[in-house]
Amino acid sequence: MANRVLPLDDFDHRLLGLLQRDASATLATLGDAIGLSPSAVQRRIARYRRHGLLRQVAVLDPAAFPATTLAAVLVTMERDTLRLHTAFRARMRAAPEVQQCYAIAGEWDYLVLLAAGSVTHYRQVAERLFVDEGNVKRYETRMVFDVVKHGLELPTGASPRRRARRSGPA
Amino acid sequence: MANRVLPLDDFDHRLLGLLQRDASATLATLGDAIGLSPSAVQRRIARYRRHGLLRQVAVLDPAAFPATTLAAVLVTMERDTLRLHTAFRARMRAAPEVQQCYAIAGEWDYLVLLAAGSVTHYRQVAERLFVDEGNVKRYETRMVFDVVKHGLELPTGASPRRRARRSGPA
DNA sequence: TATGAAATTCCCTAAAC
DNA sequence: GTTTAGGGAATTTCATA
Repeated sequence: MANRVLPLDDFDHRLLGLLQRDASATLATLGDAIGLSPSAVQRRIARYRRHGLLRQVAVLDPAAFPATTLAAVLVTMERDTLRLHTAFRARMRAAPEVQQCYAIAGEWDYLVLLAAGSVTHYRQVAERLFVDEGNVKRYETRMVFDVVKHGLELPTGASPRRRARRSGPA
Repeated sequence: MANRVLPLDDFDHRLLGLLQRDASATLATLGDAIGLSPSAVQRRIARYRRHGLLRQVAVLDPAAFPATTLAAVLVTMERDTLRLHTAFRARMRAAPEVQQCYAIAGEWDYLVLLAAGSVTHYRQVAERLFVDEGNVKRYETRMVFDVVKHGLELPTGASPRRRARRSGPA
């Protein structure tokens, strides 16, 4: 279903930028913002969806859920076999407490962001995900004290205004 | 505008769980899933919005943007003054390339997730955010090789099915 | 106070151009 | 790509427990 790169023009870039910030805007509003008719906007968004480029979700304000325990976990695997890594990744994707999981460069193999309902809940989850399944060599938990910024926006190429070119003064 | 804790019942928990996964579902669909009329669902969602509890966004598939460079950056500040930290946080919130920023426990002060359009772009941003402003003592970049999981879901208390109580067998 | 059902309005969607 | 027409969904109103 998810196809190859799917060519995107400047309208797409700006539209995706807007949608990443507010997906509840109407097609007319979006169209006005980028200079396109509502229908054209609708057709483009439908195409994004068809290609699996977007999904619409609600993002909750963490501050509104004081009990929520967030943690960043650095993980190193026992051995570097594809089999082990595949299993680990599947486990991460399956666990509802795992918000994000990244394979990273350097001394650690993975960075995992966990969201649990309490510190107790976090410990149970970490035990289950990183200890019980004997694939993890070592993991370090960094508890999150404060969420300074919270989002998943990707640079689309031209989000808010045209990116300035670094040359002489205009 | 964002108020105090705003009491949430079990309908809310389940509704928020659904919305976090798919905010494009119709009110009727959501209502069927949790056993409430479309009107009731609509009122509750309106209340969430009014209290700043949620925002609806489109999440892009990082795999569809091969040029995108993701990086996890660990940061330690020069000195532990409130003034410095406040300035740093404001900078993180203002920078469009900063997806997320967390204050964390341990040897590092912050974990920053950056999304740039290219490696070159990343280096420019890191230079600007962590070097030019002389508040950062040290920072380490962990480039992201692969996005295993991608989301911001918080546990609401009863998302898909009732969370099982850890006691004897049923 | 919050619900469900009905009425209204608005928006999304699918044409035709 | 835009304009038009139709169906559907979001929103408001209202009676009610």
